Amino acid sequence: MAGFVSHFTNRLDAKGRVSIPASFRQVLARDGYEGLYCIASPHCSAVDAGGNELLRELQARLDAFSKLSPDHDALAVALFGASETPKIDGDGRMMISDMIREHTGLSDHVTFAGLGYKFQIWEPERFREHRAEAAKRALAMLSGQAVPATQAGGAA
Amino acid sequence: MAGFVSHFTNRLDAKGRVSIPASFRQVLARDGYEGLYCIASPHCSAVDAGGNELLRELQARLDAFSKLSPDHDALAVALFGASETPKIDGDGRMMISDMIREHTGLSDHVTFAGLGYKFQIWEPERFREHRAEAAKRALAMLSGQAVPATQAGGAA
DNA sequence: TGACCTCCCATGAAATCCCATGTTATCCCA
DNA sequence: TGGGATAACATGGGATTTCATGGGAGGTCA
Repeated sequence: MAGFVSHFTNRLDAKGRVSIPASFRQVLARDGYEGLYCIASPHCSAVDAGGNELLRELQARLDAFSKLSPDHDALAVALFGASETPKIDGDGRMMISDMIREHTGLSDHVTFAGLGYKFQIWEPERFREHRAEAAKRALAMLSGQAVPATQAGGAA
Repeated sequence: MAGFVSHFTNRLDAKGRVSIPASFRQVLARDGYEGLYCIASPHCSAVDAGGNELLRELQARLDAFSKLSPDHDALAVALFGASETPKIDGDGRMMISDMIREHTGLSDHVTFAGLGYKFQIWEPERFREHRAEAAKRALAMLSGQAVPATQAGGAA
């Protein structure tokens, strides 16, 4: 399977659960990670989610610093402090925590967007805007004009 | 499992006990260490805690110096002198010692922050400030340093 | 004897498990 | 190729378990 592809919007139920799209669950199962690794994206109001492959990427960044050093601690707090590992229940659903709710601003519907090696959790309307913006940028990039990334808040 | 991840704030009861977050207890159990190893952090007002993996890191520090050397002794005193090994009771709680109380400044609530191979014990308000600071630093660190070999935009 | 620590049980809230249902996509056979 | 049978999936809700927390009883050490 080609990683996390396409996007889906599911309903958040009264207990705070959402179904993870079946195709995403298959990718996770294949990756071998039981459960889910989630981390608030520093660039946008989405939460990155995935399995071992996402975890490996973060780990690689941490490994650049010596353990017990202040730098390592700071980075670890920033990364793991903004992370969670929700369980996936027998029906393929996850709980939406307060952290996810606050960071994404979502309320009753959740959009899952595949990014290949990981996927993102969005509030549906914000995702629509984000996607439109990303499409513009992609077009510019593909036609050769690089669009400089805005470092802070903006849609990327 | 991904080590100690996320952060939790629990209440300190009248007897000076706090529940260690269940997910942290699972990591400790998996690590095979009975109880907990705690050491005052030298660079912030938190206490580092963990099991064998943390202990191994500290040991590695010591091993850099020849035993019998004054440096080794000095480091050993500094490390082990600032350490404790609290027990974990049948309900997954630990006692907060005076050393922890004084070093962290905590009173009635305790924040546990995961850092992967270890976790930290904080006074909740101080942790919030520390985390905000760490997030800023992390952004600078990640954008400044070359990130080792994860194919950023591409692979599926 | 009194302060302190362990071990044990009670409780309410929240998370998890398990089963039911409607809807949509997929399959199979004429 | 049409259309009914079947399977997959998202969703709802009740039952059960886990978890954090409070407090009591017995033990120990000075």
